[in-house]
Amino acid sequence: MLDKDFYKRDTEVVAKELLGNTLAHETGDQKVSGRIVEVEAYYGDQKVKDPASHAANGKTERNKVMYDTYGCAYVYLCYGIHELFNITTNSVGEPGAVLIRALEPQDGIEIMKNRRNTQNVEKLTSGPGKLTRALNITKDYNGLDLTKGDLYVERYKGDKNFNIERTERIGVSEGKDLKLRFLIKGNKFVSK
DNA sequence: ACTCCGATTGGCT
DNA sequence: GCCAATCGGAGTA
Repeated sequence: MLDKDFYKRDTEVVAKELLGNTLAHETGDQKVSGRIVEVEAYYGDQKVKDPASHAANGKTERNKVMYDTYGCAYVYLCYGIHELFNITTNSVGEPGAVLIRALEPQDGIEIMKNRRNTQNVEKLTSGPGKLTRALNITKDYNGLDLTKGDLYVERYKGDKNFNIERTERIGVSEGKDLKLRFLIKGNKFVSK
């Protein structure tokens, strides 16, 4: 399991180093997990200004976990339908989080197929809203410490040789794009 | 209190 | 490619 200090660093560094490691969720005797293959870094309104971040305009009830914690879950509802999962970064007072955008399924693939209601393994966790559903991560996990509970990141036990591709963050107004999306080049399980 | 709209997804034309 | 779904956060009054 990655330790607390891993997350207490610059958001972009944490984002890139999360790639290749495994996100796991254990419920009872079931373990469901996947290798992290796509992430996105979000800062805030402190040292690095990030207009696309939820923390772009100060601390609020929703984004406070980005300011107050590191190594914890930040889960919120998007489009009224999907729960998106982030891992908080940086020191206390310095907002930051890494959005987990896609996983390569590892353990509990049959469970994931049931939860996602599809047999297509390539589409099980190939998106931020899909993977929360597959791993059963809900808003109830918001603020929970990822180094203490049943939801955590562990070091990947396989091949660590891969190339990281950096792509433009979409959906952000012209010229304000921080371009902080990272993914494992050539991986079949990245989002669309 | 009221409006606008988003770190998305899946289904349909 | 287009678009509806569905809700609550944040800004405005």
